[in-house]
This record gives sequence, C-alpha cells and structure tokens, in this order.
Amino acid sequence: MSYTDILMIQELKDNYGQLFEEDLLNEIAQVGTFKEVPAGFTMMAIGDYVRGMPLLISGAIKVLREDNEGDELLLYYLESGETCSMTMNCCMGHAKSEIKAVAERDTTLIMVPVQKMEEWTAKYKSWRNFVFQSYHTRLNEVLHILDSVAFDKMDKRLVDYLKEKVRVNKTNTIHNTHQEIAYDLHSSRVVISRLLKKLEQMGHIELHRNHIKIINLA
Amino acid sequence: MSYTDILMIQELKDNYGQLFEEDLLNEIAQVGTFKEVPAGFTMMAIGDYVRGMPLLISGAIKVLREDNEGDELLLYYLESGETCSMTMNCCMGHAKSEIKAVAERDTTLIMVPVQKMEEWTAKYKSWRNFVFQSYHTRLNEVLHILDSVAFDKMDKRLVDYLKEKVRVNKTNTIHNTHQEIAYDLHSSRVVISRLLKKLEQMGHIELHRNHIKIINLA
DNA sequence: TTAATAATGTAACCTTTGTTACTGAGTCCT
DNA sequence: AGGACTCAGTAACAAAGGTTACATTATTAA
Repeated sequence: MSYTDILMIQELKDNYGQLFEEDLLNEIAQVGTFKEVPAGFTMMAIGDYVRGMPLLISGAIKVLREDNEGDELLLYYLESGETCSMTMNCCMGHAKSEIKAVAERDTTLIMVPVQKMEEWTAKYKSWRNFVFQSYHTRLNEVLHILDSVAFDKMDKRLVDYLKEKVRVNKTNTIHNTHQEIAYDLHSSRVVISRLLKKLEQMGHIELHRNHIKIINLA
Repeated sequence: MSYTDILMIQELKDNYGQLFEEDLLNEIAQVGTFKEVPAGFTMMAIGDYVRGMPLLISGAIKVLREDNEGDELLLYYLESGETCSMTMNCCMGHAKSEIKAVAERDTTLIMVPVQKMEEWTAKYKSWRNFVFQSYHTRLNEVLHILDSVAFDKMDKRLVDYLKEKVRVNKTNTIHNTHQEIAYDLHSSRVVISRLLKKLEQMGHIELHRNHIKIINLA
C-alpha cells in the first residue's frame, strides 16, 4: 500500500466517515485516485467527456454555466464533503459536460470512476442518500441562482457574490479583478467597477489593484 | 376492487408499463390515489406541505418559482409519464414546497405517499432509475430556464415561451392574456404587448382578445 | 529607466426593459 | 341600452445596465 493510498483512506475517513459505511469507504479507496489541483486550474470545460466523479477533500471548486458565445455565469461552489451532481447528470444521457469547473482554491479530491456510481447506488444505502442529497443541494443552489438572476438587481447580486466569496475562501480579501467578477455575474467590467465604487463610498469595501478588502457587507 | 382501481391499473400500465416492473406497478396501484384536476387549478402553493408524489397520466402541470414579493417565473411543464423532482426535493429536508404548481390543462395523475419513495428506491431498480432520470431532467430544465433568463433578451424568451405552450397544449391557439404571459416570464404586461405586436407585424402570430393564434415561429 | 501591459476610474451615450397614464374595444351583467 | 369591467394598444418617460472611449495608475518586461 502506497503512501498516497494511506493518505487517501485517512482523508476519506475524516471527510466522509460519518457519511459512508466502512465497506464503501474501502471500495472508494480501492478504485479512487487522489488528486491535487492548484487554484485557477480548469478541471472541466463544456463538452469535455466525464471520466469520473469528484469527492472533495479540501478546497473549493467553482462551477459555471457557459453559453455558445462564451458568456459565463457562476452557478455554485463545491466544498469538502461534496460532489458534483452535474457529473452524475452527465453519466445518464449526454456523457458530455454542460458546465465548466475551475478550482477556486488549491483543492484535493478523490476521483471515482463513473461506472461505480450505479453499482454503489444499488449496494449502499448511504451512497444512495449521498447522491440524492447531492442532487437536492445542487437543484436548490441552481434555483437560488435563478432567483437572483430573475428577481434581483445587479447591486444586490454583487453583494451576494462578494459574501459568498468571503465564505468559500475564508478570507476578507478577495483576489479578483473587476473583469473576473463581471464574468462570473455575466455583466460587464464597467458596470461592476461602478457598483464596487459605490460600495466603497458607502464604506462596505476597500478597492485595491487585483484585490478587494471586505469591511462589512452586513 | 373499485372502478377507479381498475382504471388506475390500466392507466399505470399504459403510461408506466415500460418503465416499472409488475410488482412495483401493483404496489403503486395499492397505495396510490387517482386524481383528476381541472385546467387552472392550483395544485400546490409556496409553503404548502408536500403530501405525496404525483405520477402524471395525462394533461400537463405548470411549475413556477415565486419570490417573497409574489413575483413569478415559469420553470417547466410536467407531462405524462413524469413526476416532480421538487416534490422529492421537499421530502428530504424542508418538507415545505418551494414552488407553485398549476394544472396547465385538464390533468389526471396518481398520488403516491412520500413515505414510499425511499422504500422503493432500495427495492426497485426501475424506481431508482426513474427518480434519477427525473432529477436529471428537472435539473437540465432549470438550467435551460437559467440560460434563457441570464443570456437571452425578452423577445427571444417570449418566442420560446409561445413555442413551448404550443407543444405542451398541442394546439396553435394560446388561450392566455398578455398579463398572464407577463407573469410567467416575470415581465410586465406593457412589455409583452409591445413584443407580441411586433411578432404580429412580422406575420408570426395573430392577436385576439384572450387568445393568440400562432402562424409560424420557425 | 523606459516602454508595454493590465487594471481601474469615469464620462457620455445607447438599448432594453419597466412604469405610468390614458384610450378604446370587447364582454358581461342587469 | 347602459354601466362596469377586462383586455389590449400606445405614448411618454424613467431606470438599469451595457458599450465605447479615454485617462490614470500600477506592474512587469525589456
């Protein structure tokens, strides 16, 4: 047994021990592969074939929707103990990805071959619950994004976006350019700069080159 | 065995016979109740407790998202052979509905108690596939709505809406007021009237009081 | 150090969408 | 018929957000 195998079993127990029974944890350790992904790395693009299902150990992955013209929209972040429903989604039907996934922070995860998904669904109740729970969470998150796109104005969407960034990255300094934020919200750089400036004038944030310090977004 | 029981088993076989094994069909017939719902009837409102899971036999159900201020947005239609993932969604966690469901046409369906859901998920492979397939379909539909709200202008959204209405209701005459269409698209009556008038001038539709005749939306 | 590049600030303007207000036409009720 | 009501057409205006253009500042490469 290699060093990474031992590491993987330990990480699995730490992050999924409450969730999965011993037998399942062992199966995952057998067929899964441990991966480390640096922040900013594109893990999956639109049209990529889905090879495996990610089980997050640490870090966070940003999941985006993208249309034909390359317009983007942030959907949600995956965090430790979570997986990607879209991946499961892709396994049933179009094997091609309909989303883009980018590491938001340095991230570690275990990749499980998609073939195991159905097998485990029949075999392990805990896996079944995990998969359902995951679909449930993702569907709700997509609905919340839909709510914000349909019902909210850009100023509120921007504040919500900044708050979520702070939560996911566990820091009050956001390391992004205005352009990057504009992409995530499917807006334009000028609009985001304008709104950020307003937030600064209200004392909620501090603007700097390449980063934004969050003071208080209430 | 009552008349409705016999009817129900027949309807089940017609609509779900390919999908479910004999044993499951019988279980559904035992615990399910047959319902007929007239067009326009509100089957579920935001905050309602979820009592059962609907299996559609005929007709169609319109599923809407609604925010705190009562603003609405059409999500998708449920049709025969389909069920509501949102219902399943609600069974796990918040038991309260986060969506509104209105019969789009006269609709018949079988209601299954939510308790059976998990039981059958363990017991029947076909049920498991059905539930996964359903989540899959719904997640994709919500993503498509998100695409259209985020990336499309109102004129395109309106055309797509009219096309979908034609498909679901299987008729080229849409029986709605401009106000009702505006609610579904989360827009305003004046805007919809304006865009419809343009479509009429381009020869794509004919406007009448309380109904719209679709000529050609290509 | 200087030039090139990237990020931001800001003004002017345009488009889309939403709002308000009013009109008239059709429908329903008595 | 007459009045009330609903639906649709339209104009005038407002607001939000997107676009273009250009200036300024910070950073990096040469």
